[in-house]
Amino acid sequence: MKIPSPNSLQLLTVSFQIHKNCFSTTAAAATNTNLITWFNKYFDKTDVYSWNSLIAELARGGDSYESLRAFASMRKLDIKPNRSTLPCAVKSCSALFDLNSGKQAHQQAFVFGFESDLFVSSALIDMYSKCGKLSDARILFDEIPQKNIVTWTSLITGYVQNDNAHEALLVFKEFFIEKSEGNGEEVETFVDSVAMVSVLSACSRVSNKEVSESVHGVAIKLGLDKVVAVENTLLDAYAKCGEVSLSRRVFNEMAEKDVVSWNSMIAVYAQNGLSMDAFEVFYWMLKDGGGKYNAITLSTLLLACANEGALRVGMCLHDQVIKMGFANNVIMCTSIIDMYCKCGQAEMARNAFDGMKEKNVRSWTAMIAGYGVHGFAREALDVFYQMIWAGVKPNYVTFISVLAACSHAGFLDEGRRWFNAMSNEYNVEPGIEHYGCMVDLLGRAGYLNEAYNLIRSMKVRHDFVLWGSLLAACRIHKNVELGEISAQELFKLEPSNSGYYVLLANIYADAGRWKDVERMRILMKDRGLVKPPGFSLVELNGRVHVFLVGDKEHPQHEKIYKYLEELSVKLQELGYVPNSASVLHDVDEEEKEMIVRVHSEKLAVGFGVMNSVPGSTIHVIKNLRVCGDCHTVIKLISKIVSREIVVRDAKRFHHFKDGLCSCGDYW
DNA sequence: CTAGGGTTAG
Repeated sequence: MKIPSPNSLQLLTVSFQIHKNCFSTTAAAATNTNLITWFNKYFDKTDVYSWNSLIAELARGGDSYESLRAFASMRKLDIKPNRSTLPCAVKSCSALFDLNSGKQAHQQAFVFGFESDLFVSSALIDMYSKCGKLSDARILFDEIPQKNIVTWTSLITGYVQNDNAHEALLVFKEFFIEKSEGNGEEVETFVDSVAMVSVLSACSRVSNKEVSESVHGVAIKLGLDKVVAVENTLLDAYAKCGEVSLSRRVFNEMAEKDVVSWNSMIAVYAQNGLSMDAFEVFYWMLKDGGGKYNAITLSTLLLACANEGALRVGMCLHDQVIKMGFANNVIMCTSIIDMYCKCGQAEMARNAFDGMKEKNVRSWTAMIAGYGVHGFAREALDVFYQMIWAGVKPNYVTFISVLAACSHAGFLDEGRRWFNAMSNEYNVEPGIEHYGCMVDLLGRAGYLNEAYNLIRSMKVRHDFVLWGSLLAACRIHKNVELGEISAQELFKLEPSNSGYYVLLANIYADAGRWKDVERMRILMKDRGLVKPPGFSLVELNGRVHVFLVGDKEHPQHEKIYKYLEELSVKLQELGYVPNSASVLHDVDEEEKEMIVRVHSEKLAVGFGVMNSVPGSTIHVIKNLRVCGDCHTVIKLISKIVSREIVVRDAKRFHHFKDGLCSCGDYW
C-alpha cells in the first residue's frame, strides 16, 4: 500500500449537509410490478412474441438469470425461437459470464439458422469475449461476410476487456482504412458514438497522448465529439496519459454533463492527488448537476479523503453511504476500509471490514495492507490466514500486502516463507513489488549483501523501489559502499528525485565524510534540485491545521514554540541530545539545530498536545518521511505527556506510545 | 419482441 502524499495546503473545512441530494434507491420496484401485471394479463405460453418480450424485459431490467430461465422454459415447451429471441438470451449469458449457456445458445442459433444474423453474431462475439474466449470471438468475427459497425465494435470492446487495447486500436485502424478506401462518406455513416466510446476506452488503456489526440480528431471530424458518453471517455483517456488539464478542458467544454461526467472528473482529481479540486467539482456537481450523485461519487471522494488523511470528512461520507443504502456494496466498503486505514484509524477500518456481508479478494487485501502500513503485522497475517481459511484465493496484490506487512514489522521468517510460498503454492509469480518488500525486509534485518544479491539475481527488470529500499537500509546500518552503489543506480533511474541525493549525503554525514557531503550538495545544486518543503497536518475539531518548517503563519505559532521550549527542558532531563544529522549539511551547525527544532512534525505534535483533551490520541500527517531527530523527540513526548501519537509519513504509520514507536526505529 | 459503450477500491 502506497501512502499518498497530502497535497492540500488549504484548510479542508467541509460541512456535509447534502443528505437530500441523492439518487433514490426505492424507485426501481415500479418496473417489476408492471412486468408482473403484464405477465398475468397477456402472457401466452404458445406465442414466441410473448416469450421474447419476457426474455428481453428481464434482460433489460438486469435480471439475466431469470431471463435465461425463461429462455430455457420456452425451449422445454418446444417453442421455436425467432431472430429476436437469441440476441437477448445470449446477452444474458454475457452478463452472467456463463460460457456453458452461451455455447448452448450458440448451438441453438446454429440449429435454427440464425448464425449469420448480425444481431445474433454480435451478441455471440460479445459473449465469448466476456467469458474470456477472445479467440472464439475472433473466429466468429472472421466468418461473418457482411460486418456492420456493431460487429466491429463488439470485437474492439472484446480486445479492450481482455487487456489488449493495442490490438483493439489496430482492429479499429483496419476497419477505418477499409471503409475510407471505398469512399469517405461511408465511414461517417458507419462509425457511431458507441464505437467511438469503445475506441477511446482503448486509448485510455494505451495511455499515449498522441494516440488519444488523433482519435479525438477523428471524433471531431465525424461530428461525434459532442456526445456525452464520447466526451466522458475522452476525459478519461486524457487523464490516463497524465494530461489532467486536457481532461478538465474536455469537461469544461461539455454542453451537458451526466453523473458519469461528474464522477469521472472527480475521480481524475482524486487519483492524481488533487483532493481539493475533487471536492470543488463535487460541490459544483451539487449546485449545477442537479445534485444527484451515487455510490461511485462517494467512492471517489473517499479516495480523496484517504489521500489527505481527512478523517472527519471521511466519516461524513461513511455516514452518507449508510444513509443512501450502499453499506452492503463491496466496492464501497473497500473504499471505506482504505480511507480509515490511511486516516490512521485501523480499528474503525476493522469494524467496517467485520460488518461486510460479502467480501472479495480486494476487501481482504485492503485490510491486510492497512494493517501492514500501521506496522500491525500480526493482525495483517491473521486476516490473511482467515482469508485463506475462507477459501479466497490471494492474488498478486495480496502478496504485496502480506510481504509489506512483514517488512514494516520486521517479520523476516514469515516474509521469507510467504515469498517462497506465493509461487510454489499459489501460482503467483513474484514481481518487482514483491522483491522490493524482500529487499526492505532483508535490509532492515541487516542482511545488506543478501538484499543486494537478491536484486542482482532478479529476472524482472530493476526498479527504483528496490534500490530505494536498499539505500534506506544502508542509511540505517551505515553501509557507505552499498549505499553508493544503490544511489548510482537511482541517479540513473530517477535523476531528478532529490530524496536519493539527500539520503546519500546523510550516509556520508554519518560516516564523517564531509567532503562527499559537500559534493552531493553541489551535485544537487548543479542539477537544479531542491528538497521539497516538509509540512504536517493535524485535524482538530473538523479543521485541518497545516504547519510548515519553521512556521510563522499559524495563529498559535508563538505559543507552540514556547511550549516546545518547555518540553525540550524535560527532554534533556531524559537524556535527549539534538541530532541534526538528518539535515542536509548546507548550513552551519547552529542553524541546523534551529531547523531541526522547528520541523513541521514537532510543531504539529506540540499544537496537538496543547489543544486536545488530555489522554486523547493525536494524529499527524506528514508529506515526507519523518526525520530521525523528530522521531526521537516524539517518542519522548509521548512518554512525558502520556499520550498516544500517531504519525503518518510518506512511507508508513508510526504509533508512538510510552517512549516507544511501533516501527521499532526502522523506517 | 433483437446486438456493441463511458466513471469506483489494493
